[in-house]
Amino acid sequence: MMRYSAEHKEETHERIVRAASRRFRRSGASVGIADLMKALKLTHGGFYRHFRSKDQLMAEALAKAFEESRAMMRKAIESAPPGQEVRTVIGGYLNEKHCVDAAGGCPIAALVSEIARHPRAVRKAFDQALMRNAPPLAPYMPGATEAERRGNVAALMSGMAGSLAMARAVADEGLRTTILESARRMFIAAFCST
Amino acid sequence: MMRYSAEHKEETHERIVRAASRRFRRSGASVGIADLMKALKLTHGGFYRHFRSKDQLMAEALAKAFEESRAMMRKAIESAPPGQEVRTVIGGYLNEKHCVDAAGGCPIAALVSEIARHPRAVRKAFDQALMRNAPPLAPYMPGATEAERRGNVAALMSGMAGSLAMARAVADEGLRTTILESARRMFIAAFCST
DNA sequence: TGTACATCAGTGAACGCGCGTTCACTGATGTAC
DNA sequence: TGTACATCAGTGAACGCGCGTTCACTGATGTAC
Repeated sequence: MMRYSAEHKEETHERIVRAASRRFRRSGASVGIADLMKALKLTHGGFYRHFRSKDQLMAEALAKAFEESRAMMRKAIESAPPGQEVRTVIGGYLNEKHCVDAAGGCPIAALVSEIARHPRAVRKAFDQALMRNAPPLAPYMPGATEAERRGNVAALMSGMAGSLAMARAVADEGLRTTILESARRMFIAAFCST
Repeated sequence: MMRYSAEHKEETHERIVRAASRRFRRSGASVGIADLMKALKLTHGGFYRHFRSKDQLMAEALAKAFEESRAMMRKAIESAPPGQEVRTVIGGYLNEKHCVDAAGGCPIAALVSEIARHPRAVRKAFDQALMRNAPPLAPYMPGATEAERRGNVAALMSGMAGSLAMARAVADEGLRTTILESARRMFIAAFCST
């Protein structure tokens, strides 16, 4: 049997969460624990040394995915030419690449419609995502008050997620493109003062 | 055993589709066939006299749900004061009542993010929904060309669905309201020339 | 008009499968003495 | 320094359950004659 260093457990925990985070976004809650563990060269029995239940893993995996997602948004904002912050965020979200890569993309787009049927502990990750994504983006949004600007962030994020998810849902390639382009145009018109 | 009239089979088929249409929207694809049939006072074995598979039922149930949904949109348009058509559709969609009633509401909001993982035959219902919802609403949308107006319908529908699904996903009541209100305000600003 | 028969919607047991979770076990580790 | 022991990440078999689907059967029907 292999040797376990002091940080070994922590590392394994992290590896499980990271893999789960991608798999949940790709396949939804139907991801199997045995499959997941096998992909990490582990057996399913050991899973419960790390998590109380599948739901706990899902909560942690979502939190991790939202962190990543937020980091990407921050990077987009920082890399944007001054005055083009919101436009850059929209362009970075509503595009073919993000559309194809559900596993590495926004957890909202990947899971919105099914998350409502999960326990509160899992759903709270979505509340937190909205609360934490608001501060970095709000300063660049239109709106007279901070509350209004944060509301606009919520409308933008949930709306874009819906359009991206819809683009992934349709069977026709042309329709997919139309949705992405139309949504991109609409959100830019709505939130980017020329 | 009960008597079967000539139209009896057709009626049963219809009842199954109707019940499934509500259940899929409430609970997603995890709806069980035995449960569904039991709710209709039938046994699960008989299911396969009506459908080749669960996926076929899902396709039919989605088509039915989209029909209903489209009828509601048509009614909203007809009942609207002239010039207020789009505003009325938005208000009829993004509200607390629709948020609570997933089973009787828009199939896109109920299923967007998970439908991408279903077979093509099921996903086609989403393509059709967009194609068929465009004509009645497009005349009232902004846009220089018909293609542009239809693109705007796609952006509106997918965006609103995302916001409604997000409102259902979050655990906090106040956040739910914020999302609905902000999204409503945004879509009205984007598509309703005062 | 009456009788034998094919049809077929619906029944309920059974099958095969995958899943989340549990549990007795293994064996390398750090620690107590 | 050396030895006995508790710990605990990981193993792999097992459990219980629910699910989609199949199948032999039932019995009221319409039809053939």
